[in-house]
Amino acid sequence: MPARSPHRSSRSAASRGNATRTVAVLVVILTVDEGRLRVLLIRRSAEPHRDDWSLPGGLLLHDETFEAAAIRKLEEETGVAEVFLEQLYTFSDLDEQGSVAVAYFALVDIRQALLAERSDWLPAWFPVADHPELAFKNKQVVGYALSRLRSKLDYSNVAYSLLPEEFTLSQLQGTYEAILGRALDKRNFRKRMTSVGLVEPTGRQGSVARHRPAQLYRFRERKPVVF
Amino acid sequence: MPARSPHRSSRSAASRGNATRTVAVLVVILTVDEGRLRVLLIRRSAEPHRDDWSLPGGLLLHDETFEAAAIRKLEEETGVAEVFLEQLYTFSDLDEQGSVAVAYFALVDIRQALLAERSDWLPAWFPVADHPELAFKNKQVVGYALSRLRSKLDYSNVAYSLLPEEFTLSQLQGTYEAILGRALDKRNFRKRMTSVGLVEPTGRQGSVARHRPAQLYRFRERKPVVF
DNA sequence: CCAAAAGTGTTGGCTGTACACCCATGT
DNA sequence: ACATGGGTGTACAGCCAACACTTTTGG
Repeated sequence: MPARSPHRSSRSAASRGNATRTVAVLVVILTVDEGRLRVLLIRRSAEPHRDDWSLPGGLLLHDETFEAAAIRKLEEETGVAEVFLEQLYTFSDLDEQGSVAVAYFALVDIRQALLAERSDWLPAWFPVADHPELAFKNKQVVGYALSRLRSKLDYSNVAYSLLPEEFTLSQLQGTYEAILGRALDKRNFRKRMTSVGLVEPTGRQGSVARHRPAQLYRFRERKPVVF
Repeated sequence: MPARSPHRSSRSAASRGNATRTVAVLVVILTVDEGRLRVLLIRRSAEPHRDDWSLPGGLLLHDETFEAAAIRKLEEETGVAEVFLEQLYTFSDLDEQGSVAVAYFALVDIRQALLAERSDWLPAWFPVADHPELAFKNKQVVGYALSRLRSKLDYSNVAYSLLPEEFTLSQLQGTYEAILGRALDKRNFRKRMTSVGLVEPTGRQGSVARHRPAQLYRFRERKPVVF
């Protein structure tokens, strides 16, 4: 424990600059469709970056919290609510004006999402692995959401938000495979899902594919749970 | 795939409220000293919550990023830089004015931290498990930092920032125990640390305690790495 | 000589992974 | 009949947790 000399004094209040900024929210909305993980993008109709694709987002309303704004944006674009939504990261350098953007990510069931029908700012789903160039630094944000999702998949039930209430284990496995980008062993997958208590069988059977009827399962919890 | 009717239209720009807010940074600075995990608190000299303890923080300077502001605050309070620092969470409801606060957390080596010497706003270390009431919702923020730290401890090398460059395995174990709040088995701990390649022996020995000299180790990387 | 910390291996249980075949249904 | 997806068990390997004693040094 060296006894060093006293150092820097506290900064004076006089040196403060502009402590107010414009604040916005960004939402990375992900779904799984046709075996691929997809992200919702909109085409910008305003400058800057007019006609570029970008993540949905916008300024906060008066007195609105970030979470409320994220929920509002999600609802505006997809019509769904009550899905998995989590804060991702906060950026203060996405543009050159030092505006503040809080990114969220959300997982939606493609069957329940109805994209907003607008002529401008039209939203569309793109494969995460193969999407167009994005405005600002939105590509980083998508990448961040993807890595967060992949790591959560292992030890949580986030996938509940990507599927209908009842589903077959094959559908669930397909969802996992689309997110992880690799094939999984069927027997090991089923063993783990049931032994960890993530899902439980309903009584019912359903014929999802056009072949043999299959046992339907549901998530034990339809809100975020970690294991 | 039900064909539902078109829904909500895009929100008009006219309904936007104040999209500018005051923005601040909060830093949860943690250390391990005398076998306990401790957090740095300052006593507020200004309203609101005058004389209450709170986390260090403050408004952003002109054009400053959140990360830069967090580093600046950390340096003001402890005199250290180049430590582990990570964004934690962003709040828009800590006070009633809807101001935005981005919380960071940092890990510092108590031997290198020299607290700022001020008569007002004096900083002090408190055990995380037993600290005074805090202003605003700072207690939540500390709790969040703690859980993040605990989960990172397992699969990363964050502890590098809590120890000097060279240390004994017993010191390292003590650090882990302080953070996790429970005793660890010495043999298992050593096995894991070395087998995972987190630390490596230096040639040297040191006599940290007042007894038998011990092998000194160092972290292979002194920046964040995950395993 | 006593107190305090350093150092060192083995075992059992659990978990994750690899791997192949038959069955029911619809076309 | 055949194509498609549903459903099932075992064996091996690696990882983690439990567990106790000897050595060295300083006081």
